[in-house]
Amino acid sequence: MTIAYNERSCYCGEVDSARIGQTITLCGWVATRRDHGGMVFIDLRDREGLVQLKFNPETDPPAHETAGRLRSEFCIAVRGQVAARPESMINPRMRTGQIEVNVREIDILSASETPRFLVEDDINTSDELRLEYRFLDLRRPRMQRSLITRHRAVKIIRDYFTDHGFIEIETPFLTKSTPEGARDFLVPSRKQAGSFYALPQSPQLFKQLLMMSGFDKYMQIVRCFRDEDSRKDRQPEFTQLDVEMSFVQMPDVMTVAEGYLVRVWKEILGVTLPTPFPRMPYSQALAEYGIDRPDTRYDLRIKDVGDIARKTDFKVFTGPLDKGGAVRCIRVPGGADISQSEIEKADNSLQNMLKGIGAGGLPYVKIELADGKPTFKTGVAKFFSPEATAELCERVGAEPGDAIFFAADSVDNVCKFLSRLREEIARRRNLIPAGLWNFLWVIDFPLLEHHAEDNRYYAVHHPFTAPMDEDLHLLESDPLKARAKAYDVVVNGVELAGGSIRIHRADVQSTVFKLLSLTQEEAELKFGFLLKALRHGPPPHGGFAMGVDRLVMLLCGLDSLQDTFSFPKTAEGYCPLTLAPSPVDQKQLDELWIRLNLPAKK
RNA sequence: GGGGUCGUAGCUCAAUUGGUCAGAGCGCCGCCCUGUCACGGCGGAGGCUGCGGGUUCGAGUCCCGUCGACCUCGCCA
Repeated sequence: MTIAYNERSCYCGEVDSARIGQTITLCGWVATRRDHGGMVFIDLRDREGLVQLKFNPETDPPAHETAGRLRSEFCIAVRGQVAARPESMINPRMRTGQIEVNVREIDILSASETPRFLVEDDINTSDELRLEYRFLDLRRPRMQRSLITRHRAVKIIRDYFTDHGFIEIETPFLTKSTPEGARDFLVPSRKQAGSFYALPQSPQLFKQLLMMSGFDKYMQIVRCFRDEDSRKDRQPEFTQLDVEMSFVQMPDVMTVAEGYLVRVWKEILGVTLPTPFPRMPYSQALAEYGIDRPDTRYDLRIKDVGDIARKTDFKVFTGPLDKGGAVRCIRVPGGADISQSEIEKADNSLQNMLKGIGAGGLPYVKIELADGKPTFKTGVAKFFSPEATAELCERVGAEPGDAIFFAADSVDNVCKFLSRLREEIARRRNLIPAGLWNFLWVIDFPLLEHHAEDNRYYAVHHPFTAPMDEDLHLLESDPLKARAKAYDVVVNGVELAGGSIRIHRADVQSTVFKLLSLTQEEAELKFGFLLKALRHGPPPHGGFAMGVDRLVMLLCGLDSLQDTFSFPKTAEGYCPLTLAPSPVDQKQLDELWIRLNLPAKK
């Protein structure tokens, strides 16, 4: 008996009551079997879902006999009739739970070894094993949904940008080291002995060149490579939506980006995002949230209380202030019920978490009502005079029953500690409302930042980001005050996209290079081709890049970026499935003029 | 590169202070079972405790090294 599996009627997850009485052909994998000796039930899975197959020994003995040999993940084809389940047998937890398929014929298309883990959602197994058996991992409904959603989001990108007059143009993977900060992946050249290509960290310079080529509106869905350590939200190769436009100012680019996000949230989640997205200056983000990608779904905003702390005799406060640091705090409404254990004693206490990122400790007070007035109790309460107490309560809006947590250190560290604390407290106290999509633009970034280690300026965004026109004069007088024409899309505390208007004037570009301690010669060597193009009638231009992997992570509510990739790598950049990277033949090395110089084994 | 946690059956984990500690659940195999959907019942197989050294009468347990995973800092937009 051979079933024409190429004449499949529909996907398993699509069988519904409308097909009752029809004879259908299905293909899929055995998810579970329930063998009663007589009746056998099989849940058959494909990419669209599950359907229950029924094998009856009285009506179809050969099919029933075959069903007895089925095991998990066997690939089978069946023909049978769709039937309504008896009232009491309906499974409301199953999309196809109203019906079942009475199987008349079955073919085992292929057998399976016993899978190393159950192919179902919410499995508890190691990432490494999942990656080693990725083909099984990807059979899980959640992973199928993730990759299918990814496809849809990318399709919407192409539709949207095509609708808006953009042209998709590919740029090279074998290219020259780009100016972004990350380490390059290198590819040795066989024909140019001793020379190397770099895989692109982004097509940044190529898309600018395409503007100079007159393409006006460019987009590309492109793989980018950065040889840095992985994280939960970072892979060595990842995908960006890359966009660049000519003859535009910031609002034009931002409108285009918003338009896409509105469309994808509408089409995939059915959510209408209000536009324009709110704008928040970088300085405000840092002051109130301590981070340039603020999560505005919950309050817990940071308040500067340096002036009040100055009046105390608390060295933990006054010490950093004397050194030009800051004392800031967040008020946790109702936070007086947080136990001392959770604040400073337990292994996973807030204090230990902060010490883990370099904090000295976690000063705090709890507020009670005493003599009709809010009074500080516990923690560092004793350092506050009644006047300072009143002033602080006024400043942060504290009421009895609240807690206040402080950070006192350099400004950078205070921001780091309190932003992390904000996040942690919000999570622990369930202050993050579900179903909220807080999109916002962070704008008014500084153009440059200064690094003390080597006493020089670095570009906050990249060296081709244009300064605000009204800040141009600051490049000479006070470079750190100059703001950039740069903008980031932040969603619920996740940086989703970022971009800028680029420099299109050769003289401004020279000034910026000078500030970045790049000599004319170095600049020519590193990106002479861009400078050359800038001398041939460059249009004003700007654009943005969006992380497609992060986009899918948000759309699917995943907490790991890995789950948006078909075949991701471990934190060490290793692929347990293919065993890449791996050593190569001596012959291959010889052709590339490469001699290994490995560290001696101890 | 630094710090931390972990590595025991196919999977997830347990095993006082170093001393019958080679265990459980699930999975797997066999038999039984006609309505299950976490099916049920009975029985069974399955382990170089990541790897290599060391301490000890004795090591899953302690020490050193190594490999790998995860978290975290650095790095990374």
